[in-house]
Amino acid sequence: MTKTPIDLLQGTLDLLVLKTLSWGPAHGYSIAQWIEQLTGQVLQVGEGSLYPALHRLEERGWVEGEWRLSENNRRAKFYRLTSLGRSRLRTEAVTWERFVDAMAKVLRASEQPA
Amino acid sequence: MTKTPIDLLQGTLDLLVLKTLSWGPAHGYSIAQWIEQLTGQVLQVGEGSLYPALHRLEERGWVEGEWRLSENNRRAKFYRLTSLGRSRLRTEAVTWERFVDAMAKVLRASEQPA
DNA sequence: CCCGCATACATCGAATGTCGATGGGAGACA
DNA sequence: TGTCTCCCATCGACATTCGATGTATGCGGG
Repeated sequence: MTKTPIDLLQGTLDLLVLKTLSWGPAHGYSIAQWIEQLTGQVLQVGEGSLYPALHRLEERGWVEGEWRLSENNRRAKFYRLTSLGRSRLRTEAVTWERFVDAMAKVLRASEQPA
Repeated sequence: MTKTPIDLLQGTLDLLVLKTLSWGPAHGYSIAQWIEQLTGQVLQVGEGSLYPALHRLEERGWVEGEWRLSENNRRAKFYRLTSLGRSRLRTEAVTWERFVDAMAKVLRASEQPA
């Protein structure tokens, strides 16, 4: 039995995809699989979310796509991180950390502030 | 000098508000202030986000509003957590933790999975 | 040889929730 | 009286995710 999945929070998919691509080029289908596998199916990446995300990352110059053949001999679009994308990944990761910290400050507080 | 604020991720405001109200009843304006103060202005709660959130929480039975006078002698709607809201807060907090954990698994991974 | 399955990309409409702008009203204080 | 802060509220724009749906092709079993 797998744990119940959680809906993605808006804005986190880009970070997930950029991070995944930092390990090397990959096509959409495998990106989704890696994320689901790594999180024990807690995060699931629907195709209706993933492909728009990939296109938007490409449009912004953070990734570049190239048609190749997949490991299974199927036509697939491999994406790789650009240097712009690498820097974007860094800032998005930092922002995420800051956000998590800020949330924690509220969630761990036991009393209302003065 | 204050740190640059971060936009809220969609869905996190409800949790923030529920948690804030778990310290006791409060009106909208003060809820926003507490959150901003606790996070050192990292999270800022715009009124265009807060009031819709409050209304939606009330509609779902998680909070109840009552008109009273504020500490400054002004007309204000004080919200308090219902028992339904308290249980909702618990599940939302757990979900948030699970989400953060899942994100961390991807962000801390150094290599692609097998 | 054909059928079904997994792979792989893509698009669409619906739903949701945040943001910035805007507007009002009423107490406090000079 | 005028202005400040408090306090509520609504609006349209915007971005993103989701589920459904559609297409195509390689692979392996019967």
